[in-house]
Amino acid sequence: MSQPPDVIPEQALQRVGWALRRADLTLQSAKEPALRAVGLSTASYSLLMHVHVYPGLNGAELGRRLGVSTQAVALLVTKLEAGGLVERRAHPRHRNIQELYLTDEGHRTLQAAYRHVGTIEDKITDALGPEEAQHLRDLLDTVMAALADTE
Amino acid sequence: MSQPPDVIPEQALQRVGWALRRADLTLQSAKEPALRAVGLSTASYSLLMHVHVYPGLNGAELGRRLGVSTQAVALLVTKLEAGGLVERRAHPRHRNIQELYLTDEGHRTLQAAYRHVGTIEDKITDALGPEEAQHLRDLLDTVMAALADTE
DNA sequence: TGACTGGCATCAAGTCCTTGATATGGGTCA
DNA sequence: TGACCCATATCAAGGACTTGATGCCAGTCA
Repeated sequence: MSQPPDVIPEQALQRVGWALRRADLTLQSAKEPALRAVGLSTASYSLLMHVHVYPGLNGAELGRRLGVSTQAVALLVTKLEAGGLVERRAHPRHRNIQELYLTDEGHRTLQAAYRHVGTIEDKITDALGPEEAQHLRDLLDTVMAALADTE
Repeated sequence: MSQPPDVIPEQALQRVGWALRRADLTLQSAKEPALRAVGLSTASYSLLMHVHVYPGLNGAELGRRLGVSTQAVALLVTKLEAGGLVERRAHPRHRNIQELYLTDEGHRTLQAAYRHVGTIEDKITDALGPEEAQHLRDLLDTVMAALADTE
């Protein structure tokens, strides 16, 4: 039996997808110690930021935006609620749904975290310059649009 | 006590780092069902691809490249070895170090996976065009270089 | 009105990965 | 040669997340 020809190109690991993966991994690693300093995990930080920007978000929608399951969100929210950073409120009409809000303490913690993590974002935009930073966002949007067609 | 001014800009979630995160999440989600079809997790696929491109890699170095701990690699390798996809060989001089290689079966599985996942990569490069795809890689390299200065 | 459908939340069990600690072997330097 | 240091690999325990199953509630349709 002869071996089939190798369909994997030499530069497989240099393709866009892997560059994207490496860049995101590097970014997450860079953020991690800054967040640890204020007592947050990267997951908690993402959750707080999303609730800050979209107050009243429910757990299921939050899970979709963060790329994790509803259950994972619920576990995290329970911890953050115990720590006094977020608050669950009943949806005015759908009693079964909970809306999430930041407490004052949660707001302060998020701001402290942003002061640290924001400097990392600044490093990126400084290195790119405003035009290229915008260009990068556009390119990433194009990538996401291309992947959305997959469904 | 007066509330401190909000230092978090409105567009916090539109910054480059979050765009990067969302794009990578979307990509991983898109790859996942394709890999499941050939019985691989995204972690396994990444590992196989790296061992294919860099034959003889050891576990610790692999962990650094994948962004996971050495132990996680060891657990995964044990499973892949039991499945007959990878092979541990003793380093010729350092008896304590193991070099990793793909078996023929591992090579076949990786090729099957690449046939599925490669089409997703193609979607991206088709949507961008060759120049913009290269540009995106360059921009991501710039981002990683900027983050490397952090240390 | 009552049955059906769909989305949200929670409980339970299992998987994957992490941190911490330990053993082993090679390289360096006195 | 021997002591020290560093890197790899493994064992153990804990944490975070996943899938699967269940309950609950609002909206829809006959």
